[in-house]
Amino acid sequence: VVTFTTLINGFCVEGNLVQAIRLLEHTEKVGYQSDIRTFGVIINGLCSIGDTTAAISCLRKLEERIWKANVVVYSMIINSLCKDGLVSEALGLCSEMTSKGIQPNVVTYSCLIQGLCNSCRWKEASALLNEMRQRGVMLDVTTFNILADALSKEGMIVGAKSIIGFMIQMGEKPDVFTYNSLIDGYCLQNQMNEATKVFHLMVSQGSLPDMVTYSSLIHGWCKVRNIDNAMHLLDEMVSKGFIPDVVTWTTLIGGLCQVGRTLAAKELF
RNA sequence: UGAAGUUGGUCUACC
Repeated sequence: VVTFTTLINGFCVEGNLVQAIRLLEHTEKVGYQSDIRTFGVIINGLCSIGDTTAAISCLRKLEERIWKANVVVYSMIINSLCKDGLVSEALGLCSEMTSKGIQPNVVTYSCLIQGLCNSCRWKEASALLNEMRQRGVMLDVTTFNILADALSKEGMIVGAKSIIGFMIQMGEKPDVFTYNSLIDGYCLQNQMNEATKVFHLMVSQGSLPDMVTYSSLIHGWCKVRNIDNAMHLLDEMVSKGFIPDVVTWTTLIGGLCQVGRTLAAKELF
């Protein structure tokens, strides 16, 4: 079953659900009993190709057929609904699982909180944070990162920073996601000096900047029409061994065009 | 030995 599940997951990762399901049927035909994890990879595959409806019917079949769904499959679907903007449906599924005796965990809550933040349903998001606390579900790095990112995107950098302070108090170390969200938040506000400070801070704290860090900063500098600093960062990332990707290039080419340096843009192209 | 959550650009469509 483990071998088959691994193979089925391979097809799912490729987005080849037809092969994945064919292999699931084959698995059962040759006498192996697929289990909850096997269904998990199929449900996850359906979610990642954007077919949440099919994922839900898969969950229903699973509930009829086998023992019991678990928190992982519910969380996958809850996440997918949130990504589709169907946050109320996701909350409904969360109540449903709870009433079936399946307790939401930190992943479930994190998906819902992110969905609520993305829909600007702040009050409900903070209600869920309270619920987590009451039920003794600890926030982890990802939950903190979701909050810091949501606040940064809303321009509430002060709030994002206090979340980061709180996560440190709680013994979670900010990581490259945390710093990248904060940097992007400053870039959105055109506060490039502050963004640069965070860049230096992350280095001093031992988080290595990655492609996203550089691309965000390059985008920020282009936005304030300081192409020289953007180009400087391009050189720096290349010297650190990063290969700029299509995001980096489109950002820079767009930036050069905006300031009228179309020849230089063409050269980069 | 197998399944779930967090960060960057552009363009297009709709409102």
